[in-house]
Amino acid sequence: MPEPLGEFQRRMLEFIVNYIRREGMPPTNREIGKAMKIASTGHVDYHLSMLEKRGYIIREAKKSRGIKLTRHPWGIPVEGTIAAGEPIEIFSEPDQTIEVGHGVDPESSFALIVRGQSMIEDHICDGDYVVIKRQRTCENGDIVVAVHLVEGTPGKATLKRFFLEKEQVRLQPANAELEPIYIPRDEWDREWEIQGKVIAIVRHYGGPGRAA
Amino acid sequence: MPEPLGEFQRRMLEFIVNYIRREGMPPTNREIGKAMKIASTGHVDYHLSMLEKRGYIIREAKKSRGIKLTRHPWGIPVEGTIAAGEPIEIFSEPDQTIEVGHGVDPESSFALIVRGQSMIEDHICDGDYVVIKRQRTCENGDIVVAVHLVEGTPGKATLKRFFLEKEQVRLQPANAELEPIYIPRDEWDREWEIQGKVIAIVRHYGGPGRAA
DNA sequence: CATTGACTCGAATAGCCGTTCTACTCTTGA
DNA sequence: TCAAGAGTAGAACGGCTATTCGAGTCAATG
Repeated sequence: MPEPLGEFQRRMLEFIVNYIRREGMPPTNREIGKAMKIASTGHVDYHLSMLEKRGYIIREAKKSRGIKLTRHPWGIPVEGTIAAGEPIEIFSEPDQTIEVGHGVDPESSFALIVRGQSMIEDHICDGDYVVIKRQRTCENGDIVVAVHLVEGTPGKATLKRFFLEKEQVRLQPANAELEPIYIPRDEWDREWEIQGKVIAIVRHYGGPGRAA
Repeated sequence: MPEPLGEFQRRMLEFIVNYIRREGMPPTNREIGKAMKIASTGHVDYHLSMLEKRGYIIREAKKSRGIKLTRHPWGIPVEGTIAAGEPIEIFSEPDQTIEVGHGVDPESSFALIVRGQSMIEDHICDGDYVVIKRQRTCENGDIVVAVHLVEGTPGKATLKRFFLEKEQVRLQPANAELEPIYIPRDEWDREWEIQGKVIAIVRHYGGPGRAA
């Protein structure tokens, strides 16, 4: 999608990216000018408008440091824990987030903390974070968050591999000691819901946890 | 380390964190005032100085949007791939980074892409990213990047669990099919070097990759 | 009551910021 | 040669920003 860039503007974009990474905020036009040895702020503005026209950045007019990268890292909320052998409820972990880059859309993604060994053969361990992309459908073999809707409760969720078979849906744990759940098609349609599929996992060794 | 915060200042800090997450830059004092229904910018400045004094933020005087979080997410560079059965060289993957929050210091951390199945029993798979904290020492049982220094080459690195035994160092793969490497103490001291230990792993399912 | 500390407002100030305008130099190509 | 386009400098302008100051409120404490 992005048009190729000249050498100079490529270096300028690189400076902006590094500045944001280093300082936690975008640079001002004058700071860019100083770093790129450009004397005129109007000149910087000119190059920024080029970068914007070509889709590398988005600018907010008149705002100081009003430069955004079109692809940039974001945090997504951790919405609770999920099991395991027995389905348990997703409960909210207020304020906790994990950082994932990779173009994960924070609007349509969230994370859960895995409890138990039910996905151990897929190398998803107790304590891992799983990053879920919200979607109501999935393909065979996807690892999904499936929710059993029971009236009067918020629903019980489980993390399993999804397989659509002739007469039924099979929710397959990745642990030889655990049995898959078989659900007839009509019951599936009526009482179950896909909440999303796993697109990434994050595991921490030793460390205390995560930042806010 | 951080002193506890009053309700109001806690909400103010939360707003700042969310603003940065949402907008990619810190808010101005006026924007904070508007969001917190504070009429006076001097008033905002007062609360910010409280947050700074208590160690939650750092401010750069006179700079617009000059607020930094003391713990904030960063990207760390991906420096290459690492094996596996056979030690291979770390080669640079220019420009690639992954995002990790959790207070990982980007100055002292980097990431590698795992190739092969040598750590599979620790549930570290082919294609996973391992996040390495640079350090020259480690404790028994740590998963480390160990480099065998051979003259005239940049060194060959391997990913193993480290065990210091009576007369030797044991570098233990997590795969029953692979033999550990045993290194006499004097050879270890002379020819080997710890480059860092694994503090996190990140795995992506399906998706194409990551953003710059 | 008097004092202290935390919090709030309104106003003022000096400087920073994004943007625009004019003018100039190259290079490319018709 | 002429025109067009990209790149550069300098200056100016109006708005935005962080900071400071003086004054005031309120609750807790002595």
